[in-house]
Amino acid sequence: MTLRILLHEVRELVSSALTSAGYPVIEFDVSEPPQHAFGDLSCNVAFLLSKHLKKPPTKIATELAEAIRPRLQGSYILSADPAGGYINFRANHARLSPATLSHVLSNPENYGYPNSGQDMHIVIEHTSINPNKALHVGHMRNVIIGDTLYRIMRATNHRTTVLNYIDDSGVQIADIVVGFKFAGFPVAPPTKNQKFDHYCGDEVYVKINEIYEKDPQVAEKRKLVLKEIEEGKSEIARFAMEITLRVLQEQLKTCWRMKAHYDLLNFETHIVGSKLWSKAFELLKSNGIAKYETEGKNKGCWVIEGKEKEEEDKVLVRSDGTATYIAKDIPYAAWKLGLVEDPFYYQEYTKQWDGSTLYATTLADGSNSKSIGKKFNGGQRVITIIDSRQSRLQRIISQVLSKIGVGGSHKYFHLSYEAVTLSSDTAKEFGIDIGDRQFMHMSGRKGIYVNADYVLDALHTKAYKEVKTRNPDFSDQQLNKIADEISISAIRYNMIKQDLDKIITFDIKESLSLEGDTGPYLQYAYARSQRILEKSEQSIIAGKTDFAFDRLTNESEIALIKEIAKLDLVVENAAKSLCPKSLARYAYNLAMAFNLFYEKVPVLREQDNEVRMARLGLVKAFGIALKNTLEVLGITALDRM
RNA sequence: GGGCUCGUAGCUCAGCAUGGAUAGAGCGAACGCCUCCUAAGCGUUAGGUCGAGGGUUCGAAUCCCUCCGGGCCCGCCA
Repeated sequence: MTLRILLHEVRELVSSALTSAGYPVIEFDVSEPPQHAFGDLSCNVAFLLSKHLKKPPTKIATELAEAIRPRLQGSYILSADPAGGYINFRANHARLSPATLSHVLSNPENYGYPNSGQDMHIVIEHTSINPNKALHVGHMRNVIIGDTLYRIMRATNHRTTVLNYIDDSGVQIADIVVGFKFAGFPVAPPTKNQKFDHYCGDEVYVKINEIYEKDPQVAEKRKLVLKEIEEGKSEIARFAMEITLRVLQEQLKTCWRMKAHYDLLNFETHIVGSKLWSKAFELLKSNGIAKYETEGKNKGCWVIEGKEKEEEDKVLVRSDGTATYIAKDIPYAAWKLGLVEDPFYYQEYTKQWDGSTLYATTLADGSNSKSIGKKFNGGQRVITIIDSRQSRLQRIISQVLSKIGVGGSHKYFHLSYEAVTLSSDTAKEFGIDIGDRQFMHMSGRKGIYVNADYVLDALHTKAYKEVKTRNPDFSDQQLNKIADEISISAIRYNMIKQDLDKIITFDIKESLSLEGDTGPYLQYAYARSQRILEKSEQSIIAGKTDFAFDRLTNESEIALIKEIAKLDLVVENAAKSLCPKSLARYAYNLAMAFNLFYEKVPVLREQDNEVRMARLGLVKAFGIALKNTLEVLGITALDRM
């Protein structure tokens, strides 16, 4: 029994009342009213009808409520009352609460995870960071949005494949190779214990860009290196690949720290080498999408025509016959959707933090090839998580794919999100005064950004201290483990809680907060609930699913139960609307409902045995609901903190 | 110039898809609450012409139009 069933019941009641009262059956809304005093659920159908029928909504609501009342017998609804045009419903909590909580307690593993995905295959791409630097806070947003989405899809029983695109032949790689080969940077970081990705990004990449400005001769080397990388045979190319893989390994460590999961690494050189492009190009030509220009500024090029006059044509193939970057994106997207024959072989790349195997594309038909029986592409839905600067390009790709036929723009979806910028105070730490402005964009080239590992470390340090003051008896190992989980929860929640199309103004100090609307707040509510259970008659409640839940009549108890009952609807909606934020909001509301209950209602000190047991059952059910919610957010529920 | 996007309390943001009852949180500020299940908590107070104007509607933060302000994108670079 969850809110879903209650909503369905109210809808049925209203629908049948419409028929019996002689009204047309129209679409209407059933939702929670803004105030507790108005009841548990409320229906706006009378307003909608009054528009059609020119009849006062209050009158319609009264008639409908009268038609509904005789049907309430045996339902979970206690009363239906007209109020200012609404029909307000009161639930029979004495029946509803036991049904809800028993259901939760009997399904601790999968409560709240609906089957709405029906095993549909979803391909998600996220992270895809140039392998020449460490992750900064902007990349964290991408990783966390992507991984949360993957978890949402998994929780709604989708088949999921998570891709991470590795641009191993781009200019940014060439830049650091130039640094090592032509500007004298040692390949080993001079600072001890410095992660290789930090060294490449913070030192080599920033400094080589400074050198370019002063010395155009070094800048010239970049073209040479890029060419060698593309051709793939030379010593430089081998060296570039070695550097790429070393940086990638360090980047993955940071992603794994945040508990991100991947299934496959797609290397750009493999896409280029696979000749996928020529197949996709044929497809574009035969579908009339690619056009050869015989005059104008793009004379001699193959282009995709822009929409009407709004957009410029996009060049696909230059007049010298070489393909532009979009010639990598289009075939890759087509591969994701399964529109072209899969040219790749796959090999095990490494084991991940969660014990799963991460695969990588390869072009070599070795023993580890297709025999592994994995199919990574051919998603019924493909979601690509890239920041909003790429919206225009992603739209072109989406349009092109939908014209190829099998696709349709709804199948290829660009999940766009806004930038992470630095707050005025944080910019000051880089010695930059931004004046009246609210924020400042980060710059990898100039070294103005906050590294992901730095944030995680700072959070860890702070959390460690906090946990230690509360639990002085814990071992160092325990403290570190808990501090890890708290730091992950703080950053994951922080990056997910606000709308995707809102710029995050990252402030170091603020991001270190562990209070209020934060991840640790959620974990804290959980820890409190587990402590109650720990101190209770555990042997009696273990495995028990039926308590005298009808004895839970306190306002904060009812509110908590109602919140618990929403989970599966929230998860389903988050999947349907690709909205990870809604899950974070829910988690916060759920934790808040528990904290309120915790303040108002004693559990262990309750004298009435039956009531105390029922409350313990409620606390346990809450724990299950919150733990399952946190799991989808990638946050670990802690027993102690 | 064109396209996309944001604008709600001092600050950071929910609410807008599907219009509805007194616009909600957190941070910050002031003041309270641990002889009682973890105070990473809870409460009280202060703080709002929902960017501006117009329109649609019985009803607009929510839908439409115009304007203002911030941001991003518009290369035979990737």
